Amino acid sequence: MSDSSTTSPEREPAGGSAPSGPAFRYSASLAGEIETRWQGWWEEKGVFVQPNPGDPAFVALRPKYYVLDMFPYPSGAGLHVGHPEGYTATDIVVRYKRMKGFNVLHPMGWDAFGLPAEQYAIATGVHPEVTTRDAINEFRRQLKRFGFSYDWSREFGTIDEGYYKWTQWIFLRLYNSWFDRAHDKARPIAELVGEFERGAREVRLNPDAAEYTGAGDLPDGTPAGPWSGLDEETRRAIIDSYRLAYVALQTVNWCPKLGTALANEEVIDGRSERGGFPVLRKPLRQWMLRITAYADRLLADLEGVDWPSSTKTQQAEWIGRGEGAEIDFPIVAADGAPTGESLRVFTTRPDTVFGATYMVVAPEHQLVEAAMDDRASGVDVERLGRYADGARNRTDVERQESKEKTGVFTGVRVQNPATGEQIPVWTSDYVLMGYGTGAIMAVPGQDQRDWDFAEAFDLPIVRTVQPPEGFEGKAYTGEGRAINSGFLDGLGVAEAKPKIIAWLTERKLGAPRVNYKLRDWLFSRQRYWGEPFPIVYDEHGRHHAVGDAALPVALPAMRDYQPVESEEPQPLLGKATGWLKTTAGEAGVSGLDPRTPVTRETNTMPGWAGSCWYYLRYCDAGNDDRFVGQEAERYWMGGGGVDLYIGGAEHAVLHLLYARFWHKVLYDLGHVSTPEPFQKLFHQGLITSYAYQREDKSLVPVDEVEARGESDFVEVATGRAVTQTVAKMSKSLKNVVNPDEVIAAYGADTFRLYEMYMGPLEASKPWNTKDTIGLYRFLQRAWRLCVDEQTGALKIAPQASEDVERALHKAVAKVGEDIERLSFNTAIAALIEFVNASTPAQASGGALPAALSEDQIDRLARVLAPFAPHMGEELWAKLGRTDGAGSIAHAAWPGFDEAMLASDTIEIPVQVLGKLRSKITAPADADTKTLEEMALADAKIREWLEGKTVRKVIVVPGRMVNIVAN
RNA sequence: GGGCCCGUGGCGGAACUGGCAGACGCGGCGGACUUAAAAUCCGCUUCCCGGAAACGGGAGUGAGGGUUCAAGCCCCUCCGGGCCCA
Repeated sequence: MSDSSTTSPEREPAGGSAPSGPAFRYSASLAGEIETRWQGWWEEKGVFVQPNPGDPAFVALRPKYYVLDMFPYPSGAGLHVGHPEGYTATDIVVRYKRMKGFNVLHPMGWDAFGLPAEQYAIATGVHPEVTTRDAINEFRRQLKRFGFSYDWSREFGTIDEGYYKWTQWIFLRLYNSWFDRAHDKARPIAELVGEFERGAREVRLNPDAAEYTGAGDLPDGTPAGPWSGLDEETRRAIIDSYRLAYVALQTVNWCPKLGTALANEEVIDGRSERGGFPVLRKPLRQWMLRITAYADRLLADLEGVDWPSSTKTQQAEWIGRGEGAEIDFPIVAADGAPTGESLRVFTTRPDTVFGATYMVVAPEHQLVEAAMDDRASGVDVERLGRYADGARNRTDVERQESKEKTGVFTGVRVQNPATGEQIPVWTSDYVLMGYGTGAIMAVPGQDQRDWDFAEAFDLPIVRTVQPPEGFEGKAYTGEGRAINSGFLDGLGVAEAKPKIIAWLTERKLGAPRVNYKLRDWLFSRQRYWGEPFPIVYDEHGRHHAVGDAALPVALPAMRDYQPVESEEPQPLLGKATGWLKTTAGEAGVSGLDPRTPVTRETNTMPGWAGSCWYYLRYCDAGNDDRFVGQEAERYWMGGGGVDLYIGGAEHAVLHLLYARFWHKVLYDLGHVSTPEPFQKLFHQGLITSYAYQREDKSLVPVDEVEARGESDFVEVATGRAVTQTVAKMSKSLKNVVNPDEVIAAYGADTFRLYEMYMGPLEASKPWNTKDTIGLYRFLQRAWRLCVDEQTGALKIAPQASEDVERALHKAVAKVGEDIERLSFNTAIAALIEFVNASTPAQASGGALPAALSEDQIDRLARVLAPFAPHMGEELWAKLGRTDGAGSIAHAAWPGFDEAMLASDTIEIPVQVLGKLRSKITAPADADTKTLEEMALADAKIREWLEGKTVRKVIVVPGRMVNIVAN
């Protein structure tokens, strides 16, 4: 430790920086000077570098606390005021926990692969790496200017080769694993093969891989005989059907003009949102991740995490577990004789099977194709074909949205197993291939979509659940007694379900079945700016894993990112010819002759890949040998994972679900120590902005509005009155706030305080720049309370006043409590109250006398430090406490004395019939009897009670007295 | 259409477990300092009635109803707004 005077950059009283006023008034320029000086010192001294277990400076005795921010996507626009909201909140918690004696992990990095950078590159020809690195540098500069206490030594971007090397490594773990139903966990593929070889497992295609289509001639689910008797191709097909990362044909939205597949949200009325080009539905070979294997665990483990209930609900609904039954409807020939084949459906309402008056299959269903081959049925084959083709080219969302029901009769008839009646099979695009079996039994009496369809095509409707009296709707989906349902009649829904399932199971017409809405994760993108797959193909088109030792498969530098306009999808990486073709030896593929020519996978991973495990990498960001060191992972992720994770609610489903899925796979394979990654999750609210609304509800840009009086606003151009409202910040409304400007005007400490003071962290709230002045004034008052504005020296009172001491204990208690429950607005209010209360009355223009003792200034600096760290550090330095690397950030959080919180006497409100009538001053510990006597003796109360009889007196000691009298 | 959340002064919000509604900040009004302005400081500021004032009385947390000695908080119905799903 060295002498403070030489190592602390505390400013010598030089003065002269402020344009007017005292040299050491807390002005924007003084704040800026203090802030940048300490930021430089923190960085130079490595104040926020947190050692890992095993490092010399690591203190093993301390408990750990891992606080994570959702890392930002660095866009060229820089930070907006929404970013620092969550980051300030976590920084307050982190600084508080550090002072409470925790080892704190608080890292930051960059979610840097993604579409915007690539599209910018297409438009400008500038390489995404260049624009992304620039954006990262700008983001980092801005974040440092806020004084956030990140351990920047752990920083990385998802685009760093040293990071995505391990993203690829994790992909290979998925590729080389399968899900063992019996043990409900992932295991290495080698163990599966071992079981096949030993005869310990029946050799056949993965029965859970219903979507699997690459199995050649092997019929689904048929045992293939002993492993030793199988040829190489068959073995491959079987193994591939088990992998957690597998290739399958998936229908995607293909835009030939843009040369890329589009997400459903990017397609509007069959055209691309960007450019308005036609979009086709096209089956493509895609990498898929078998997240469906984890559906049950992803659902069940939500129980154990401390997350907002709305987020848990959204995840549960996304997984969409539905209990019901699979039912087989026997297909009958034209003469009514059974053909031996049947149509299988999944339903969550098997109890309504007596009301199934027709069937509907998705246009992609194989039954439609079969029906078109069967000319004998007399159905209009041309029309059927046209309908199926048309439906294929619409997205699932469009198909479900359309109000008008369309459809065609397939000519096929089946028998309702419950009623024995023959019912027609239709095809319609409101039934999706992706859910259940791609076929439904239509029960118009109990399903509104079925009802609409039945009305449109004049199909019979039978109610099988008795609607309540006075029910005027069409389909009735609620609870009720079964009717028209044979042996089920009279039963409620809950009783009817198991009964019909048992009945169907017994007759081998169906079976109980759990179904999920969750689909496997489509993991391929035809883009450039993403992680390459560690996969190559041989000349037969068979995929092979790149060996771990050959990772990373680096993204090749390219000059040309223009998409290839084509009917056939051609991923951009196909243009990197030098990279594309290689040999098995160079690619590190084992099991092939090293000279074998191979072609690299040209798809890239989706934007979600990098964010699926970044929280693990922070634990040990510099590790070149493992994705995360075992000791570091156990320490930081111990006790249930990340201790506090703050980020936007827009990631409630996808990011959080995908990350949980990868985490569970890594857990099953023994690479991480907890089943869940994030113990406590919190969503910060959206920061909105004021906007102005015309009478017709259209919005007017902020700069076209003028204030007339307190709350009257007028559109300048028309002179018409507009009303103030709240809207998302947007360029078009010109109501975007740039944090740099606010910092320039008031300093980072004021910015931090204002954003935390706006309201509850979880609430969305409007930014109002003129409110920032209040927090600036607060800092000025706090500063003036402690520092002489003329000399910059501390003003130290020779002895502490009792009142100030009590107020300080109260503030310390309240601030600590409020930080623990993330209630920062009230914590700041408590700080303001303390400063106001302890500031002596000041004659105008006169200097403020010293009011706080040295020790009180010290404690004030420490409780202020998490919120306004620069001022905290400056005061601490003036006290001579900051020295060496001994920042206030590592000072102990001040304690408080419970006895100092309560005063000896308190005011107790006295009510008569619930209305406040008087107040009595009583000892704080006065008991019920004393308070009752005092209240009844009070002069005002006696007046109120005149002529009345006291019926009852309710006393809550320390709180209030209520007298019931009439 | 379904689910979740929210309606408190001119504005942002506080009231944590049913116990003094409006903490704290902005804005506004009045005053001090100043040649003046800004900045700063002091006081007042939910609304209505009475009062010169001190103060007293009444109403009041989107609307209506209920439970309770007591409701911003719990229950029911409705209205308005937001978010998510469809």
